[in-house]
Amino acid sequence: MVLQKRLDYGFNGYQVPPVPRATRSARRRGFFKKKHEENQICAFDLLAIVAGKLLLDKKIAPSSSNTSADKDQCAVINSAVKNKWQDVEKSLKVEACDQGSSDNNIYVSDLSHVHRQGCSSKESLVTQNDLNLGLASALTKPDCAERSNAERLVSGQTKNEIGTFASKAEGDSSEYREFGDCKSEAATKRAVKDEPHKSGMVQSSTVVNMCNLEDPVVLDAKPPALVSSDSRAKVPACGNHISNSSYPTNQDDLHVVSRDDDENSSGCTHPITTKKLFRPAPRIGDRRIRKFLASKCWKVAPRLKDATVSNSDGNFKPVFRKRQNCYRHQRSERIYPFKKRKHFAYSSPSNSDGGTSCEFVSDLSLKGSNGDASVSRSRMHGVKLRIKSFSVPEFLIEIPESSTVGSLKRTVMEAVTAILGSGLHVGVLLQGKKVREDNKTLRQTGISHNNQLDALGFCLEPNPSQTPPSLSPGDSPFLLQCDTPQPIRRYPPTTGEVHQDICADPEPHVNNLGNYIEIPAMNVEALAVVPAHQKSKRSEIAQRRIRRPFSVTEVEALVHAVEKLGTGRWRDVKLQAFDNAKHRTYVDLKDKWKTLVHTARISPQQRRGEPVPQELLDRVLTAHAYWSQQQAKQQFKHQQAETCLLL
DNA sequence: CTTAGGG
DNA sequence: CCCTAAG
Repeated sequence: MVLQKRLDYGFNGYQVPPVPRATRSARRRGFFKKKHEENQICAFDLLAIVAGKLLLDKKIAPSSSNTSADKDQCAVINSAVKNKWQDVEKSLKVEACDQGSSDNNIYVSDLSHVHRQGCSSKESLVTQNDLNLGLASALTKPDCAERSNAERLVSGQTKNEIGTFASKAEGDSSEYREFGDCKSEAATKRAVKDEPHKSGMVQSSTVVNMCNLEDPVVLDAKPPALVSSDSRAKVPACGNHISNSSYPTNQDDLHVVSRDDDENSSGCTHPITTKKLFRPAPRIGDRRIRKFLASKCWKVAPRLKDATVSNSDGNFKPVFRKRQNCYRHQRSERIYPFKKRKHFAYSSPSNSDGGTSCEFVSDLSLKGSNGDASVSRSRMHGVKLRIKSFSVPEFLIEIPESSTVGSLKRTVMEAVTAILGSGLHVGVLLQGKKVREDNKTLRQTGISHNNQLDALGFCLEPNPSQTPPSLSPGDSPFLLQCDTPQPIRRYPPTTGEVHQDICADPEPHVNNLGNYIEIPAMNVEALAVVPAHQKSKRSEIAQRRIRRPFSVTEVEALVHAVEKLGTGRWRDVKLQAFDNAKHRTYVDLKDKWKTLVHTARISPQQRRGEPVPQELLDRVLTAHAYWSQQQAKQQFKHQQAETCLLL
């Protein structure tokens, strides 16, 4: 029981995913059960926990950092483990490393060559941070009290740290997770190789475990700042090699070798030894993430509990993933125009942490008027707001060095436009508190010319109810216009929907413009509603992939493959003709075929984009007709068989 | 996961 | 290109 409970935690702060929600389709196929099994912790993880404790102990008492002591300790642990869990993989054990003087030279080794999770033969233990170690340690302690201690550790005062950590995983190293762990591992290994003696190297992921890395890689437990962006940019993803070998030469195969950015920056340095153990899963990782992020769950800030949720979607469990092959890591979406930073936690109801998505700095000059023309109300004051600029929420872009400056500009522009065009709205803050009552007047709220205006702020935040507008510049009224010194729009002060437009210039009625009272400029400091370092902790949401029109070459490859394989085998088409084009999924190919058929049917004048040679379009129609016929035949046969059975 | 089809 | 239902 206790054991079971302990197993709820991974050794490094990651949690073992809970039983996944049984979705309809999952249940249908018993997938749900499988998933659950998949999530079960294994002996390896146990040992990792144990080893985590070792590391912790060594951290606490560095003097004991040498190998003989380690070995003793390991021996004790191993025998204990053996005692307790005789049935589980005995071949696993904790080992002390002979080299290395730091406190990291303990790892879990797996004497059997193939680990259940596809782990490599020797897994180094990457310690994320002291907190994780603490957790692991506490969890390793034998009694329940200690365990709940650990849980308190998680939910209590260190929650924030965990949250930080979790979101860091979501944020900083999201690419890694998103595109698979191989990449991060490659990064890790490489970084360590390059500078083996430097400590505090890498760590974006948890355990070096997905690729077959032969050497134990020992990592430090320091925060991940040191290498991060560099290595991320440079380090190739694994796995280009899997592809070709799987389809033994078909001389007329037409492989599209994409020359896209991601290819240039990839190319694995580590040979993959496990080839095609499973069917490639082109979209699982990021797909899941995106699904998760795009789902309704995203409004919750990534605290520990939510990390659990993430787990169920496969994001946080590098150790536990079973069907891992590097295929997915070379997948298509390794380069987004920008990484999912568009939305941050959707405004939680609390004022203190109102989900403000964006830092806002403005210089507000407020002017009031003493004039009064309103009949039903008392005097009316105008408040003039001048907003110098908005900060765009943080986002990441990744672009190869070989790109042009122009394309960099375009990429950034695209990202910015997408952010602004995606349904943001504006929040108003006064004294750091969110003003939610849209119907209150400014004066009622306390925003007036003669009131304390030292802390009026605005923030951009996601507006879920709003459908993303198009990306045309006109749709981003705030950014594009707010820099204009002159007020852009006018709203009667009573309109209420202040948040609809930052540039609201609720000037009083024209006949009131008598005496403006200058109000001192706002304290800029107070207007920075959200400290910059907080925004990166926000959960992210999926971003639409960049549009990548098919080239004629690609179309030709597609046509060719479909001619051969038919219209119902997109996975095969992908494998055969687009295996190297990582950004093309089989769904993409299917969609492209769909549009090709459509294109072929419409008149040339109505076609857009790079013209597809008519010859190809003809072939499209031919192939489409042929395979449709085939399908119809098949169906007919099936139906006949069924009716025969019935009769 | 893959396929099919609507959006 | 996305999403989802359905194999």
